[in-house]
Amino acid sequence: MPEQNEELKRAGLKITLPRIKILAILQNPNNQHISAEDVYKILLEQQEEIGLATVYRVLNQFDDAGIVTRHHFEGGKSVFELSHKKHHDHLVCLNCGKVIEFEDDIIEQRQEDIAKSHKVKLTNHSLYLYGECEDEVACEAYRKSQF
Amino acid sequence: MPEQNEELKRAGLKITLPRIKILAILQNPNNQHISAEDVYKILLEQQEEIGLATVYRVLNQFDDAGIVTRHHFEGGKSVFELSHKKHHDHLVCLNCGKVIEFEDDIIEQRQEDIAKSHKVKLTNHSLYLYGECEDEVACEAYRKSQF
DNA sequence: GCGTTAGTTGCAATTGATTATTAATTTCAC
DNA sequence: GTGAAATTAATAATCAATTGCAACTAACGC
Ligand SMILES: [Mn+2]
Ligand SMILES: [Mn+2]
Ligand SMILES: [Zn+2]
Ligand SMILES: [Zn+2]
Repeated sequence: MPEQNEELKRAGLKITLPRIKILAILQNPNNQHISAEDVYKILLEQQEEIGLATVYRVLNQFDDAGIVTRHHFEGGKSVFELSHKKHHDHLVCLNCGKVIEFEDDIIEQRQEDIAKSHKVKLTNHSLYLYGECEDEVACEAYRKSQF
Repeated sequence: MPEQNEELKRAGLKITLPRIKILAILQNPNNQHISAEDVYKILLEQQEEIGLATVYRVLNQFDDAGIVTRHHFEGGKSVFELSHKKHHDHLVCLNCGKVIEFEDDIIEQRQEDIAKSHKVKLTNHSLYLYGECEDEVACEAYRKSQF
């Protein structure tokens, strides 16, 4: 009856070892914005016998259930994050990979206005800012810490 | 000496038939925001014997040369557009696929401010708004026109 | 507890988009 | 015109992601 299990239950998903393990990985603060491949790598490190296909399947189910949100950062592969937080956008350093979350009411409002002015009902949006840390030392340190 | 050839020349690319044909397709106003696959389809219709791999290769060269800009709309595949216009962002109807270009100085400025406040030097960004045309009749008509 | 069954998993094969390889062809400066 | 260098077509390879399927198992009622 740990609360993770409640979360799975609410989503109509059976409580299985792969789902518990994957959810735990997503809940680790070090693993916000993580790719399916990287979830799989962590499972391997943990000696869990869980296939990559299962990781993709479970992440899709979590996405459908609203447990995670999928993002498409520059670089081809999807990354996932727990979606319990409120909406935010992302600023990514292209050197070290650090992801900074932000939220800006002015931008959000302008987006609504723009859609409305073009007679479109806005359903969602994606905004990613890319750049480089001004503090090169910290940037390099962070990059290395991500081995 | 047509001006398309000048464009290729400026980019340091030799004037070849595939590049001329592909550039011509991109210059057709009907083909803004076109995928590699769709460029290839048009070439097939034109009876050109140009391989899909060449289309990808040439589009990448055009991107490197700054002749085109690559976008990642929702749906996995890259789309390309001539980059002679000034910067703009995109509003896409998820029903009919229509792409509306817009530009908003307020959003652009906020993005700069946000990056700066997080001590990041902004290099680029991607902003896509997704929604549905309010005018359902026009939307459906447009969808059909894209067969 | 125990059986039923719908849901789940692992594995291998598959897809769809894109890139790499290589041998043949083409461009273009001389 | 010639030849070196760039480019191409064709094909194989890669990469992320998905799917088919037979074997397993969590959940529910008895
Ligand atoms: Mn986030
Ligand atoms: Mn555009
Ligand atoms: Zn950095
Ligand atoms: Zn529409």
